[in-house]
Amino acid sequence: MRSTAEARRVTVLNTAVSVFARAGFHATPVTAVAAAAGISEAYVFRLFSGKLGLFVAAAGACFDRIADAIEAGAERAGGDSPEEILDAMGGAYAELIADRDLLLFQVQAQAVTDIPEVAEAVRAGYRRVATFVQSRARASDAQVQQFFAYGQLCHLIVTAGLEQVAEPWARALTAGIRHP
Amino acid sequence: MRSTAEARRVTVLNTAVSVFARAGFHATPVTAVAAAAGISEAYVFRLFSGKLGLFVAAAGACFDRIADAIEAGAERAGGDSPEEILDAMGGAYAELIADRDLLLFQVQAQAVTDIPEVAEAVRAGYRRVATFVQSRARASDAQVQQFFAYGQLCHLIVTAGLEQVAEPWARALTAGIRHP
DNA sequence: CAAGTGTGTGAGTGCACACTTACAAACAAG
DNA sequence: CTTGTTTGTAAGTGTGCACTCACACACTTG
Repeated sequence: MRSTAEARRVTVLNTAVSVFARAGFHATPVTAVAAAAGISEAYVFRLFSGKLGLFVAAAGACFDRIADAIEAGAERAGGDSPEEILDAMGGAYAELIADRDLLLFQVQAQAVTDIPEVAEAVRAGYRRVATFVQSRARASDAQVQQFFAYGQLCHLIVTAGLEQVAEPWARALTAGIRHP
Repeated sequence: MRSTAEARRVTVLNTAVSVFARAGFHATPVTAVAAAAGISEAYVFRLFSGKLGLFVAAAGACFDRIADAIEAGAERAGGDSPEEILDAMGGAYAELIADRDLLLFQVQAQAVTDIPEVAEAVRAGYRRVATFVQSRARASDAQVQQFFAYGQLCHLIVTAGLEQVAEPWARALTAGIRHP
């Protein structure tokens, strides 16, 4: 017995987030996740109920990490005004997604929301994050909306590689966005 | 000779936008596009250089339609202040994406930007739209950025089905967003 | 009408991949 | 040491799909 199944599940899930992030659900074979996690494909199918079950569980892990980072970021806020707390949360998020895997996984998950289980996982993830942001920062609806709107803009900037584009329109879209 | 190849290409492209919008590039077989367009799979492969060529051409058609709609919307603006023109453009966009195909196709395209040809097509699309918005509305960088940030928020609202969610966090994210 | 050109398809081919099954080794308990 | 349980895998199986090719029909031109 090299490892417990529960510990394997955790490592496989974190691996799955990174691997699915690159090419998405349909273009990523389960063998790719298995190889990256260092186990056989067959064992992945024993640990999770099919490829979809693996992806949905990975989505849960992804949003867990995001929620944790934002919660931790809020603790480090300079003051307790909504603006300061939102700013601290935004900074923590920017720092977290520097490696791009969590951001790209969200994009991939949004792209397969025609699968009901995935749609529900995405809603659950944003439910957790948005309710926390709203209650913790004591921010108005408009502030919360703005927070997520600019978060989504980050997705476009990263997927389209706009940081690498020197043209004025691209500079306008990326201006002031924290570090991606 | 039932039709010219050029006319076929146009109808196939519009069909492709709708069909790819639902399940994305990798989950959509070329047969599905062919069937929806009423021609054989083999002929699709003669009209376009492979599935990727079809998808990239469809992306071009998608952004063309968006750019045209925004241009037409700008003409109907109430005044010529940046705010009024941006508002008219936003309204035209909201109207255009009421059927969801153009919006969902954009999400699907962003999800496969790991394919360089797709990434370039997405950049080209946003280049056209963003430069037009900036120059036509004479808007500041910050206004242009805000315009696209809330546009991206629309993508999240639609893919996650947030209009159907009655909870406060979802109401905050969807507040004031035009009609999706 | 013969030859050429453009439009269109049916019937494959080969491969990638989701998922299964049969089997083996590590460890635990009596 | 035997029996049982959990961790792990190698080797399939079946299917779906990208792409091809040989062929047929429509229409034009001389």
